[in-house]
Amino acid sequence: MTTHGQTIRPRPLVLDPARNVQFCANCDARSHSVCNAIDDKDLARLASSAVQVKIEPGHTFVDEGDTAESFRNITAGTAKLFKLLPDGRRQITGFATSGDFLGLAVSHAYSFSAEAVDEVKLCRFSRSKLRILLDDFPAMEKRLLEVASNELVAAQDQMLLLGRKTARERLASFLAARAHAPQHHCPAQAGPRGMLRLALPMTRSDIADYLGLTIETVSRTLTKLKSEKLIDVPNATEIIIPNLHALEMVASGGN
Amino acid sequence: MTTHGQTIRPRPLVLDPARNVQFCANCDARSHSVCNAIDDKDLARLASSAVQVKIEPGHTFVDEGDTAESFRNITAGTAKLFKLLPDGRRQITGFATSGDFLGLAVSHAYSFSAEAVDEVKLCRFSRSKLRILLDDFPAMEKRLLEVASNELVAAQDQMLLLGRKTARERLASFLAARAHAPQHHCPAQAGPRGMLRLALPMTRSDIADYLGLTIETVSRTLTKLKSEKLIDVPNATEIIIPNLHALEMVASGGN
DNA sequence: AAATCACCTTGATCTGTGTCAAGGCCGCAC
DNA sequence: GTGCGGCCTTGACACAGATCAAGGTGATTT
Repeated sequence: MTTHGQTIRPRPLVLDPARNVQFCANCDARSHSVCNAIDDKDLARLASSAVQVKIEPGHTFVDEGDTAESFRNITAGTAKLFKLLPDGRRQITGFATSGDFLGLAVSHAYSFSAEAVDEVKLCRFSRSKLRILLDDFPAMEKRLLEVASNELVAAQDQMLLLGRKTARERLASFLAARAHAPQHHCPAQAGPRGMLRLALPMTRSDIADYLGLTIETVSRTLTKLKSEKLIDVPNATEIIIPNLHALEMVASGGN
Repeated sequence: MTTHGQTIRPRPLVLDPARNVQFCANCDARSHSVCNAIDDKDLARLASSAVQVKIEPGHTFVDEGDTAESFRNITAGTAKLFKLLPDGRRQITGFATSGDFLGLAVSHAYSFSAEAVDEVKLCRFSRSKLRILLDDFPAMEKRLLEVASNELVAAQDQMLLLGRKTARERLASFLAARAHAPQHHCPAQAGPRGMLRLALPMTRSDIADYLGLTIETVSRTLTKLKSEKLIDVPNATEIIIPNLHALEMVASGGN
């Protein structure tokens, strides 16, 4: 559907264990990721199992079909997860951000590819080290089940969107869902109260492939929503939502 | 999208504990469900936590939005899981059969509704009893994570289907996927070798709502596939696949 | 500041699938 | 057997969104 970034294997940053512990202790993602299942006192165990990696925008760091030797936990940035058809049609199944865990598949091959949207930082765990970690910290396995369950609920919502919603409803749903995750709000949160400013780090093409539409339809629909004052589009990577409730009405087909 | 079965709360069959153990021991679903994480010697524990229930075709036994007090494990029959939009548009997110576990959501409200397609038998566990069971048998929690991971993979495949495949590819994908589950094959497996006979207990309307299409498009597309000898349709509830490989080529867009 | 490039927007037209409508098939009730 | 009701098929037409095409915009390079 689009130009895809080339596959380049990122080199891990080599860090000494002591710094690793600091890294985990100060990790922005820890509070809302599976890692919060591990106590401060056991942080060294966690830290020594992980390798920190930085991925440049546009680089693919997981390839569908490859043997799944590693699991990843995103600590910064946004990645897109996608599947391709042989002729190049692409479906983005989700955007992963800080705290998201990749590679849940039990199967030994990745069922999706992943590419960095902006600069992504992540922790990589080998299959064997994660296995040991999970056996030693059952709370972490419980957290993983929670995470998987929540993703399943999100996946069902997305199926409803892809199977039954109009382009207008899809865009409204997408923006409303982003509005509910404070992570996606713009840092400079000024402006009148009740007004939300969203960051959209991905391109129109990514949004289209996530919503099962074309770039043109995404663009036209955003223009239309803007003309109806349901959103404002100060520039291509930001969206202002003056009234989230009104947008949510559109998202669920109620008008 | 269609007439939906009315909601009637099924009455549990009251069975004495001893019979319950027999029920679990002889359960067709046990071998391929989460229950196989529990040894024969602990079967009494499992059996006493479950209530067996029978649901008549067309009856809704889970309602989206209801507080999730129970979990269910299907032991016979086929159920459809679906989500509705306020105006009645419906997306079926999956068909659950023997061995499938419903209610994985961690949240306290069901994120989908469930309705029996044909006569469904299931075991119902209360939230609290399942919690205790999971705490006592960690292997069962591991199995649940496996199950959830596999469902996540299936959900991603379905997103690709709904977002990017043509009607023809959707039908081919649906039939090919069914062909891979021996559960869905017709009992009377006669006929030339390499020929698969599939049971389709659900209506065209269900298939349409599962594939994000209309009844008419499903019907027309099946007729077309039949005219191309990719399938045969002896009657509305059976499909014969003479050459699964050819159908799979169509399913992935490789025509 | 001009050129380049990637991305985005807008317009014109096309088409796959939806919608509307009519009739066929088949099992069930009487 | 006849009538009825639910489901399925087929045809004619409509339309939302895709495709094709032509600029526009803004960041980066030189």
